[in-house]
Amino acid sequence: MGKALNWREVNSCCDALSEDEETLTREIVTRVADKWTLWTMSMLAESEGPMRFSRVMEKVEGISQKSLTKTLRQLERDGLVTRVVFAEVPPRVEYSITAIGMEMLEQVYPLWQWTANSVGRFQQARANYDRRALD
Amino acid sequence: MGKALNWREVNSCCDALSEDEETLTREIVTRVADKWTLWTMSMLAESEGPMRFSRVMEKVEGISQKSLTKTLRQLERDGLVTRVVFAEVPPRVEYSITAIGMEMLEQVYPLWQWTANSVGRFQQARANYDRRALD
DNA sequence: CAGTATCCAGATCGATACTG
DNA sequence: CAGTATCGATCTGGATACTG
Repeated sequence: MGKALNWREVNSCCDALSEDEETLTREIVTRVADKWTLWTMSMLAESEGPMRFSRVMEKVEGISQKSLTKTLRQLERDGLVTRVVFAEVPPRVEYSITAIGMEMLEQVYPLWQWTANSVGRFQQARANYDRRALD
Repeated sequence: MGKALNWREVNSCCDALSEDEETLTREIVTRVADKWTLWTMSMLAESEGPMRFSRVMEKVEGISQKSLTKTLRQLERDGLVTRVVFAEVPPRVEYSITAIGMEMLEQVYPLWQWTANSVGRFQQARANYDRRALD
């Protein structure tokens, strides 16, 4: 059944958390699967410096203004990006990824890598499943 | 800005994927954030042997029959769990985690670990943000 | 026992229009 | 430029009732 993984060990690290903390942990992990969050973070991560709202919007193709605003506000609230407003006309707002944001990307990277590398196996599994459904 | 991470490298592993493959990859990663999927997998992972539907339902506290069925069917389709039906009365159906399912849990584990360990920093970030909002 | 079928409430997200 | 406000389509998930 594959390499042994002591799942109790995994749970034990979470058992130490209060209910609030567990909720927050789940919330953060959930962001990983959000349609836009990781993409937005990665655009900020690969940028040389801060990015304006409109540039992020260009880079994250297909995102609506509303969704980008929401995504960036969540990231800011959780300390994963910074938002700096300049008192100019027209307004300028600059976004940057934070150290903890980079850390988080590093954690997520292996999962994406593994999943992308395993995509053939998943396709195969689905093909088998769907074929069997024709019984 | 934290330890350097070459995010282009991350993207490069995905650029090699077709659109279909990328969609599937995203779909699988999305499961990680699903309310019940990881919990269900971990219950099967820590079980000594196969589990019946009703036992899984007991272990995954709070899940509805409908959601458990859906979760298990998705997992089965993607080859992450197996489902064996016994032709008995009353019916017996046994679920087990697969090797690839265990592999996936191993990938997800570091992310949860890191997030749980970082929960204090996230709480702090939110407290700062919410306080600042009282300007 | 292990589901399926149906209904319904809440969240999500895009499109569109408007604003300091 | 960088948003906010509003509407409507879609998705999700729980509760409930029913079945081979």
